[in-house]
Amino acid sequence: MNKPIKSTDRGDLTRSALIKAALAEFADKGFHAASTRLIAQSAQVNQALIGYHFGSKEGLYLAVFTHICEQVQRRIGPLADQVEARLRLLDNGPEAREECIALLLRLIEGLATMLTHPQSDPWAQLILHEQQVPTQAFELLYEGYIGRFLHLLSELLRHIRPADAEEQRRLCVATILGQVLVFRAGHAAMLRLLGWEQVTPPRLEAIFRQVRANVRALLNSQE
Amino acid sequence: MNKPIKSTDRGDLTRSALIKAALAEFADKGFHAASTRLIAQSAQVNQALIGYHFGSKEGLYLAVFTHICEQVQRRIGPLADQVEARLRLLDNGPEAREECIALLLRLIEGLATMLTHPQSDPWAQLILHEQQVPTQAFELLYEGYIGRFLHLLSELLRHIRPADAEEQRRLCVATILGQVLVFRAGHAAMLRLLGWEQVTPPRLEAIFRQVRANVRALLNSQE
DNA sequence: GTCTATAGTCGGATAGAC
DNA sequence: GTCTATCCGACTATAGAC
Repeated sequence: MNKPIKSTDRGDLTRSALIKAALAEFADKGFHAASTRLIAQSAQVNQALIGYHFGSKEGLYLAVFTHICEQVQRRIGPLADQVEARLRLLDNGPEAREECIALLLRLIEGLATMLTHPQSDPWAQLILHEQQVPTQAFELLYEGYIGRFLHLLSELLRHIRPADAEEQRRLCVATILGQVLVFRAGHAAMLRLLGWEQVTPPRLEAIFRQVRANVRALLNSQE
Repeated sequence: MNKPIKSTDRGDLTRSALIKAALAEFADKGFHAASTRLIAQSAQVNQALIGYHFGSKEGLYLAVFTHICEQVQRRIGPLADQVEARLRLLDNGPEAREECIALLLRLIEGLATMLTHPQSDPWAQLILHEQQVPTQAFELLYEGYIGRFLHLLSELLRHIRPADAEEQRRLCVATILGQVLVFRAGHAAMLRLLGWEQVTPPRLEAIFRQVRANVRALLNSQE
């Protein structure tokens, strides 16, 4: 009756503690090498509870990806909602085109912010692995937010470059995405190239400037 | 005396068989989860020989990265040599600038060809992991070819955009690199976005066209 | 929902014969 | 340089008490 909406039952606490600990452990060592013993110990929870709550180690692995999707949605979800809403109202006029470019840049900058944030370290490790060797977890990611994000970028490009072929627009999405993804996928090499120890806010702003200039240049180039 | 230059001693055969098998196994499961028993079995070699030839599992892991560096050098080394030789002779004239752009595009296309080739599947897995959690193996990679490649691109950009600040040029290198790296780092997502099952030669050519157009546009943009 | 205890399996390393 | 045999530690999953 008076049960609060945000449930804090013991079981839920156990589940979330296990997911949080599992995220770090899976990211650090990979699925096979991660130890359910250490995960349970790190979560200060009994090891047998993994079987009870998630069925198996694999069930826990998938739960971690669902958690990642929730966290990512919390960060870029509202922005994606705005973009979707604007897209439904826009016509193809020249000022609409400018707005689409601005929206695309905001999405890309939101992504860059997320990718360079230390909190995404463990996420990146898991997601990059799924990109190379997709399992069921990749489906969770794609359904969860990757597909939506790519679709939004493609739709924006449809307004920005209506004359291009569909495949060309998608290749354009890929190359724009790559310009920020590189700071995650090639993390160690980029830090060394730039002589950085980490990505600070002013450095992130420098990345923004470069990407903005690049994207505007390539979107406005003639075929 | 008559010993051939290309040694095919039993020991060398054992070493290379182990490295080849270990590459696949480490890439597939990660360092911790890979099994020396399975590696030895796959190489049709006794498991105890890993300890004899490489000291330990970790020694074998590092040997795999040395092998990756050799293979990559075999593919882009000659091209890198050419670029280095030309760089030493170039002045800063306008036709030198055009040549530098052409050389940069050739390097990037060589990289894209390598990254989209199925043979680089296991390499990519290992290298991407080292980017996120660098170990001693990352040093091998950076000394082996990554550093040289990044340096070449930076030098080319110095000729192409001499007015830019050094950091800006390096950010530019990063974003250009990202445009091809994305097809490896975001492999599964890109294939789905493009509706491809794999990257065939004509599709690789389409990627080239997109990247060429992008790079020319952003290199020629005014600040 | 939580816990202890354990069964059953597989891991890396290595000693010592050849 | 190669092999067999083995030590010993770590792992997941689960049965069963509370």
